[in-house]
This record gives sequence, C-alpha cells and structure tokens, in this order.
Amino acid sequence: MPELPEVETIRRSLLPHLVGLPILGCEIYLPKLLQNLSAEEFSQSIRGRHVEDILRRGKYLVLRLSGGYTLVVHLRMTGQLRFVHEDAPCPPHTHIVLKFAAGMVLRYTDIRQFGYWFLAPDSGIEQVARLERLGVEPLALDFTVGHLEALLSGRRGKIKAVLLDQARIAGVGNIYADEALFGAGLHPARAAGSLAPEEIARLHRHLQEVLNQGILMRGTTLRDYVDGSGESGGFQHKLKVYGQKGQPCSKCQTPIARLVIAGRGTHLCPNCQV
DNA sequence: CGGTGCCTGCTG
DNA sequence: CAGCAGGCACCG
Repeated sequence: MPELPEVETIRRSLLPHLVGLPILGCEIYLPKLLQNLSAEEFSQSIRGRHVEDILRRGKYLVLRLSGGYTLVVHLRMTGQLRFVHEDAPCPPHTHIVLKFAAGMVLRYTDIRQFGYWFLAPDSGIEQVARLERLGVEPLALDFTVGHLEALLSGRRGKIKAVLLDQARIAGVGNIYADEALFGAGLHPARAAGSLAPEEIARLHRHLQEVLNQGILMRGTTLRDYVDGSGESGGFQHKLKVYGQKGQPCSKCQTPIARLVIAGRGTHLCPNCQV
C-alpha cells in the first residue's frame, strides 16, 4: 500500500499526537507480525516506554522510544496505523493495539497480514529491521542527478526495476514509479544504462516532483490507505497513468496502456514514453 | 533476472 | 470465478 509519500504523511499525522506519550500496554492478536520477538517479549519490552520521535526511512516508519529502544513498522500493502480513542469502532483485521493514557490507542490494521513490526535496542535495530540495506532517500539533498546516474549507468535491467529496488532508492513504489516515468517521458522497460544525460536529469526531477506532490496531497488513496488520523489522501486525483488504463493521455490523448514490467502492473502512454 | 508465495478482498 | 492489488523475501 503505502509508498514514501504515504508513510511520510502517516509520520507527520502521528508525530504531534504521539510524542511524549508513555505506552501503558499492548494487545497482540496476530503475533506473527512481530518479526523478532514473541508477543510476550514484545509486551514486556515496550511497556512503560514513551515515544520520543517518529522518523521515516524508505517505506519504514521508525519510532524512537525511551530507554534506547526503537520500534520499526512496515505497512507493506494494506497496513494502517490509526491513533484514535478506544471507543471508536474497531475495524476488522486489527492485529496490534498500543494503549496510551486517556483511552487513546494506536491501532494496527492489516487486511492481508503482510506488514511487520520490529522492536530492538537502538544499537541493533538497523540490522534487525534490515534498514541498513536501504538505498538513498530520493528526497534527501545528497540524492543528486549524479547519484542517480551512478545508480543507472552500465545496468542492463529495466529503469522501472531500478526505481522499485529499495536497495538503490528507498521509498519508491509502483504508483510513483509509473508517474515519474510518465512525467519524464521514459518507457519503463528501457535499459537503465541506456538513458542519455538529459533523460537522467528529467527522471531525477520528475521523481522528486511526484514524491513531493504526493506528500503535499497527503498521499494516494486507491483502496486502503489512510493517515494516522484515518484521513484519505488526495493524490489519486492527480494520477496521470497509474490506474488510468484506456483513459486518454493528458498530453497527447493516446489511450493509456497497462503492461507487466519488472513483474508489476505498469501504466504508461505508448506515445509519450520512449 | 523472473517466478512464486505470503493473505484477504474487490472487480470485471 | 479468475485476476488483480501501494510490497518484499526467497528461490533457481
């Protein structure tokens, strides 16, 4: 479900509510979501700590807790985190609940049960949650055109596969990859190493543009995505190719096509993207 | 690299 | 009822 803009929106929506609050307890209904601890160990380890900060790394949400512990959550396809009062109706597929004061709870809901949680001391969390394998943050200042060029050059794989590879660029998923490639006028199946310098510069600019727009619009809600307050995003109204199969291209009116590239449904304008 | 599995639910 | 879904780990 959520890509970088959605996770960033969740982070921002939770931050002002959660920081400083002690975790009074938790309920684990689906222990397999806990990747590195049993339900018992998790409960023992998290109880009494308070949330000091919330960060994001790629599509991972990173909660710094007091006492030198970090909680890492990946929402995969259908995970949702909502900070609500316990009296609010509890959605189906709610698997983990963290309890705070005054009846407030952080509910983790995940229809497909693909998401996962890690809890570990700060010193070990990077390795435990495999954050260390993630590539560059595409909105960071050090992600330059030259950096993108280095990631692409000499590679025979498809551009789209590179954009989706979290070990190279962290946080880009299927929607924003398709939108960035459309903006840059590049065919997703092009060999990564075949891009001319001006094409790399275009891809860099449009990738940052769609991610920033996605954040500005508070994410893309196609099915399940909501932020930490349960609010839908708005970027679905701005999509130019993703999910637009058969619709006229916004630039040239050619019907948008859907192919499978890099194993994923891929949307593109067959005329504009070469 | 591509293919498969993990799950459940919605769409055509 | 098959096919598909904002993801990723694992296999060969």
